[in-house]
Amino acid sequence: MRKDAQINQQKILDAAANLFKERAVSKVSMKDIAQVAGIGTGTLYRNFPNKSELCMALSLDYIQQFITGEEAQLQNPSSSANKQFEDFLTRWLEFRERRIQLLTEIETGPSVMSTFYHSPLYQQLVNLTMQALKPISDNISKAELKFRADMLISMLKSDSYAYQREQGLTREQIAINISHLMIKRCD
Amino acid sequence: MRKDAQINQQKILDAAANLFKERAVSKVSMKDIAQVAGIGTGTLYRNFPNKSELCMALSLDYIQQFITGEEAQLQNPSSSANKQFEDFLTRWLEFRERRIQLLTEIETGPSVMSTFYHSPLYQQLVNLTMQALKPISDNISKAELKFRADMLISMLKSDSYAYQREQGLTREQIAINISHLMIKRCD
DNA sequence: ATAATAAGCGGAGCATACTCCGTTTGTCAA
DNA sequence: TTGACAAACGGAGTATGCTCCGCTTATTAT
Repeated sequence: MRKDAQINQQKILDAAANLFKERAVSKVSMKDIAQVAGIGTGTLYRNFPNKSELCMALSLDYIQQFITGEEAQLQNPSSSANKQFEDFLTRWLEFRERRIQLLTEIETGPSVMSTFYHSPLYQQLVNLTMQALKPISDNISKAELKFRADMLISMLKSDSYAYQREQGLTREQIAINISHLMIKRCD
Repeated sequence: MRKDAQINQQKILDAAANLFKERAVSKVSMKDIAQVAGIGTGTLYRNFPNKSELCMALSLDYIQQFITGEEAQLQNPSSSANKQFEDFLTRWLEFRERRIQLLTEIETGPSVMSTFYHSPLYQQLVNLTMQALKPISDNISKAELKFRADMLISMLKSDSYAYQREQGLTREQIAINISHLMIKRCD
């Protein structure tokens, strides 16, 4: 990679980060970002094929950090499996609320499939979620565990979550309801 | 409503339906529709504030029909609760696959909240789903039942479902996995 | 029938995502 | 150092969703 290209990539990330601090992600256009970065739109798009990918790049560190932290937590369980899972959920929802604008862009952009589902990060997220689900899901195959991880992630995607919040549920209530649903339960 | 306005609305619906038969929904622009309908874009947008709403209008009958049919089925159960639920799921997925392009436009458009979640149709769909879930969900509050209906709908939304299919799961496998997850289960 | 009026029309125009391609520049072999 | 060239640049251009507003027309009261 040429040196100037590397510098431009950083300029883009900086410009985007600054603009996203100033106003809502949805209110920042790609042209705005190029302008503030002091580059042409062509250069912007060569570095990041669309807004979602740019947001993904900006979220990478945060998400990696979250995953690393949670993996540590799950390694040495400090409470019951159920409590452990509920806490995991709560922290995941907390994390998401903090970065909701970037995540919404990623999850609702026209390129969800490639940007979100096909990213290595999604795989990591699924792996983490599987680890969190395993202790509360006896006797299910790996394939089914993966399926449930996918479903859990899907349930908490921005649109669905926003709707639940709008309906009046708090983060905690949502975490509890999800727990009830996912935890192996006998009447 | 003025008579010419009513005629135009029909012209729009016809034009859209025809174009959507010719090529993919995503490959048809609002301008195309206006042109084929023989009206201005302003008129088009006065009738349908965005592409998602137009797709919703085109789906209304189909969905209504599905709901009505399922309500009948659920009224006189012909098999075990579990089987009943799995069959409901299968039919829902079948229905969705048949209309997937319209549904994708509705569920992934920028106006999901108003077009999808806040539509009376979503309420009906939730009610139906609650009816389907009730026999397999002992002892849960109405609020929690509604929550689970929301989650079920969310899990099967176009992005999430497309991903599962892409992963190699068949419609039947997905229905089974979902059933396992939703049906009250004891080890 | 006619005039007044509100309901509706249409398309120019705007914003934004994204592409294309002629020009420039960093890199590296000689 | 310099020449050659791939890599990268940048911005004009395109496509599309959507708005705005001056003009037209159906309706209705007289």
